[in-house]
Amino acid sequence: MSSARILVVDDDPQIRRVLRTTLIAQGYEVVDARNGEEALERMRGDRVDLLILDMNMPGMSGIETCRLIRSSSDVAIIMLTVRDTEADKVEALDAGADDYMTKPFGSPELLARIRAALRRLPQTTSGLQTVRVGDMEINFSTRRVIAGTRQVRLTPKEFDLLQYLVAHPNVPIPHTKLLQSVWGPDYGDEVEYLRVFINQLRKKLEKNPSDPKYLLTEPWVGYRFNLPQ
Amino acid sequence: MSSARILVVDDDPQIRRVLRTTLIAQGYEVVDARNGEEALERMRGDRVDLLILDMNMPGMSGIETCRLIRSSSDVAIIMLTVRDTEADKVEALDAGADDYMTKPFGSPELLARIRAALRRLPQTTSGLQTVRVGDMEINFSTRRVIAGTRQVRLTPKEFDLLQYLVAHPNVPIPHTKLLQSVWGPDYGDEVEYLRVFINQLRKKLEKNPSDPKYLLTEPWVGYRFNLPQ
DNA sequence: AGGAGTTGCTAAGAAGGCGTCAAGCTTGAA
DNA sequence: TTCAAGCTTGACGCCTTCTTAGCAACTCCT
Repeated sequence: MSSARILVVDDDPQIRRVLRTTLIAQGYEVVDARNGEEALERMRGDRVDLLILDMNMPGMSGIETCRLIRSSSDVAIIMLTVRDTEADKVEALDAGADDYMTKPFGSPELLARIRAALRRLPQTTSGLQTVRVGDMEINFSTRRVIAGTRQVRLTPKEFDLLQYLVAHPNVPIPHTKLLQSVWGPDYGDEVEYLRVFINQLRKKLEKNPSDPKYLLTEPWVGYRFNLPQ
Repeated sequence: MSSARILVVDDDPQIRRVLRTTLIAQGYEVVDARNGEEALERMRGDRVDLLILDMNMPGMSGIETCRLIRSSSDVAIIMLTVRDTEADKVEALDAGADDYMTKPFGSPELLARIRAALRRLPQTTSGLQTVRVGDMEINFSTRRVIAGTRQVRLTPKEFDLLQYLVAHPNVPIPHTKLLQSVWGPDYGDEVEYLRVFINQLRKKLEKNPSDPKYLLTEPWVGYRFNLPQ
């Protein structure tokens, strides 16, 4: 399960560096941009769950950037500024920002505001909920998978197994590891379970179950989820 | 579409009065409470879209109140305090508040933060008096439902359950979430309740209770309210 | 080539989720 | 105090899912 992606937008390289290390230490994925134009570009390319946006930047202002992004996205936005006037705050919030912080600020507060903002994200936009893999779309909240064009309903164990494999793509996972992760720490020898369930998953997910594209056998080791580049 | 309802919780009658007039002037509906206990009671009775919650109150603290309400509701919460320490802010935000303001504050900023918080609310809950779904008409203020041609009387729990499901249409709601939202934060394992009440709702609302159109089971997950189209 | 171990596949029995009903219990109004 | 409405609890049957067993196909080793 991947973590939230945060886009940091600030023209000051030192602030970008500090934020990056702070956020990565918390387990977030971090992308950054030096100005509004770069930010828009990043938004088009990558999935982004939250934006930390400096108000005062050369070129397109933070407010403009915010308004533009908000007009086409539900991403969470926290604005930063050195100025602490009420008019600024009102302007930022009305431009679509979810929150507003004045520099300097302590990282505990920033992190708390980030947690609060991410909590509010609609489930559909937050990248935590669905993952696209090849021609499959895996939805973690409904525990359903769209394989090719059709909806597939997986049983709890089937889904847990798939989820674990997808979380570690292109790496052979030993039988024991899979069993312990999906069935619990007391399991590890019951390789029969894996044979049955991998078989079911292939029948439900693979176009040609006898020549699997994703759920590959690693003989004498375990199974591997193949993520085509 | 009626306006948003805001619940103001503060022990200081003067602050309640000031907030009330400010908010009403903006076209919001205002309810108030003097302490955490009263707030919980109001939340049970009325629809509330946003909570303005003082941190420092006699009896149950603002933080406790916030945590309790958040555990069973998606309402927007803005916390107020006279203290401006970082620890306080972090505590408030992690207790489930969406935003935090230190007194004294100007009303433009408060209003901007209210607009920002309301913008984030799921559209369905904010302000709708009645919802028409297929051949059903659900009235949230009278707590009555018209299914087909006839008035249906729902019990309090039945209505609460329906209301929560309708407020999150087309999304599977886990058993635990439903139980905590309808029965309270101490519930979560009592899946039998759901079986019984969903069954009752289907008998009262669905044309063909054994082949439901609206109240669908999401096997191994929970239930989903199906809003056609 | 033959045996031992591994994997793919199928199907039957066991376990558990869900729908349904009805009887006890609680609570508040008369 | 009594009564009725509504909530809680238990029982039962149906159905899905998990576990288990069996066999064929295959690989590795001698």
